[in-house]
Amino acid sequence: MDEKPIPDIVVGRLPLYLRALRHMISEGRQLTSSQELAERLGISAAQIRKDLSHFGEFGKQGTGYNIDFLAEQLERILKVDRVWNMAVIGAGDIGSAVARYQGFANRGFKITLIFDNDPEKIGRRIGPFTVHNMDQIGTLIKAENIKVAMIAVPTAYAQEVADQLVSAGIKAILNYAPLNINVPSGVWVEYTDPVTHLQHMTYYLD
Amino acid sequence: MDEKPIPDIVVGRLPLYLRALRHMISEGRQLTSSQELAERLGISAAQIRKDLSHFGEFGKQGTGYNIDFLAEQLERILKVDRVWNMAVIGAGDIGSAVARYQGFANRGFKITLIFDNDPEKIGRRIGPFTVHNMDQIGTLIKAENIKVAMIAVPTAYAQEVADQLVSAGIKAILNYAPLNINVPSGVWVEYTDPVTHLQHMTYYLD
DNA sequence: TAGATTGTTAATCGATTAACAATC
DNA sequence: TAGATTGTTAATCGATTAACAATC
Repeated sequence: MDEKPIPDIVVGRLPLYLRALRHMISEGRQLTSSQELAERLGISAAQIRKDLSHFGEFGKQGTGYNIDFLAEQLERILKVDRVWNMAVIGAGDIGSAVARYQGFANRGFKITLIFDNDPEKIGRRIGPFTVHNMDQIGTLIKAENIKVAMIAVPTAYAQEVADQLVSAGIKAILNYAPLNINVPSGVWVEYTDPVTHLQHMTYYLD
Repeated sequence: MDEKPIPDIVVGRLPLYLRALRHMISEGRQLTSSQELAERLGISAAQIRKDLSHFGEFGKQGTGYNIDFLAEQLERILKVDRVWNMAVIGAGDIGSAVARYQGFANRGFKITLIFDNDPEKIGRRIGPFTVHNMDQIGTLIKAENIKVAMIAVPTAYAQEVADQLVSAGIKAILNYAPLNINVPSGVWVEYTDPVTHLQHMTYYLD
């Protein structure tokens, strides 16, 4: 009776499929195929069909996929058929850029809180947000029932901030600090570090 | 006689190993083991040993790895035992944050050029850099023999900027625009898009 | 209808893990 | 020496691909 969980590597590709589909929608397209998606994404058509088959049957033989419909299904599966409010911890260069980033809109996320511990920054505005004191993390995140946060503080403070976020009920953390952090099970962490990407590529350069 | 290429997935983990080792160095540590690295990174010790074994024998039985030595070896393998000058295209929020980011130093990278096409921005300073006109991309990148670039322009312009970078001789691109771009073989592209990470995590939330 | 494309199965391919001799 | 840990082999596990019946 055990339902096999979907492989995480499959889940990780769904946002890429969704991103490509949204782009097609912006081009006014209505139909696509596993073949076309595969070419755009640089992966195989068979893999796309296999990945999607874990979740249902979304296409029509001979025709392909209705782009709007498939995008809606992926949004539902990824739970971005709603808006997740987010907190940003750290109002330095990265935190500020994140807070002003227009790319979250219509993709399921919205920043609603930003924190720093620098008295110079607390109370200042960044875009539409007022920077809150970090000692308010627990109170405000709980009050607004926020589940998703981004860490944009100096490396040395990332673990301690992560601990506070977990205490405040955060369940998903995107960590911009170039450091692995430990969190209890049931809390998810992803990392974004430009240098690891760059070092991956330089391996292949002369 | 054909040497088997190292699996790309292995290459992609080396920067994570290096990052953990550098962190240990900053803690004043001298020795580590595959076991300890594995715990910090959340992967298996066997995998770390197997990955490293593609490149040589860096440890000592019974003792483990000399952290400085292993870090040096990984830096050599990843070709970050030198400094790669980089160009940033786009001086908006992301480009500006990237240009001010302190995290490239001592990890093998240094920004030396930043471009935008907004007359308001051209000639202005961002941190230590003067924003150049995008019509100078080819000239300046060739003149400085730059091989690595970051794209931080609006999605709609990312492909066109990528084409210009390729013409200018760029071989590695880190793309901040949430869009797949096409480049000829011999040019490497990696992507960084916070939303794909966030959507990956929300799959697992309620 | 003929052509196209899906969803799925089975085969292949590759990555991870377990185990241990070697040895520091 | 005894204990610890590597590097490597073989086994396991899982992911990708090829192929095709089903069918729009």
